[in-house]
Amino acid sequence: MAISDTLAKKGVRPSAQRVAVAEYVLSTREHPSAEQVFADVKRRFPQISRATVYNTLNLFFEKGLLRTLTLTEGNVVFDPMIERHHHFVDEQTGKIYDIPWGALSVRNVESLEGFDVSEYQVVLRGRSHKEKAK
Amino acid sequence: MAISDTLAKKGVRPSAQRVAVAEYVLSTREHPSAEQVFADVKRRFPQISRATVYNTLNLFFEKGLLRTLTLTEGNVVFDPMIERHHHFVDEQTGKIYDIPWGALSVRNVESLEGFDVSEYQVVLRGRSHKEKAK
DNA sequence: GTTCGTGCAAACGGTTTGCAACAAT
DNA sequence: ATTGTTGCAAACCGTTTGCACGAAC
Repeated sequence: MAISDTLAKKGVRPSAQRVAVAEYVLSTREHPSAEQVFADVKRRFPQISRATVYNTLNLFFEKGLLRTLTLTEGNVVFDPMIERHHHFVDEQTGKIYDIPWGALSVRNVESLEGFDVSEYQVVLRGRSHKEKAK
Repeated sequence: MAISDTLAKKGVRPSAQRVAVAEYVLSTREHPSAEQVFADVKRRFPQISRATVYNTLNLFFEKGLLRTLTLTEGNVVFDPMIERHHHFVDEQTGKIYDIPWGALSVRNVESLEGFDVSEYQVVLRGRSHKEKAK
């Protein structure tokens, strides 16, 4: 499906700028910050402004196209709304890795008293030995 | 043990301001923001400055007296370094609840390939039915 | 008397907002 | 014509920093 259709389906009018942002941020596995999104999009779309990128990211968030994560000290990053997954944060580099949902299992979530859980994830920290950041 | 001894033991000189901050933030279960700490301490210690509160919180963090959490949209809060626990975030109110470590169990953490996990926690979101905020 | 801690105000950085021009319907 | 979108620059807000004064050793 074309990106512009994905946007339209969520009630977002697919302007050229929004498509350019979407092309990057809805498919990446990089967990980019707003600034990184701006930098990437600007390469292909030099006249885009920072405000538009911020507004667009907020719009995508409101429309449920992406999530925001703040796993490290005040650094907000964006995560496309793909399947559920956990996160691992490399404490040296700050790099965030996706952990497949099935790699871990959490027991007793449904038996928590007084809490109606709509979603959850495990956040792990430590050192990664993977060379390639993904 | 007196608060000033706790501080001294961690290599923090127990000035009056630091003790005032510590009294609140090392014993609370409120997950306060820096601003909340400032407001609370200022009630008992009106001449304290914002800068001192921020510096003190950072110092406590460096010395391992407390943790920082950023579970909701760019709101950094402080959590005393007590036993391990998980966190539940009420999506309506933003309020953070501690979940006892033993209430959940996570399996297969040690079998993650390429990751050396030093700590982890489950972050849950949803609605809380508890009336009293803790 | 040298080091450490405090308070003030200014600086900072990431994000949001007001506004005027422009495009789409 | 009305409504939505963009770009710019200014405003904003939480946090950090530079500096001078005062306290502790």
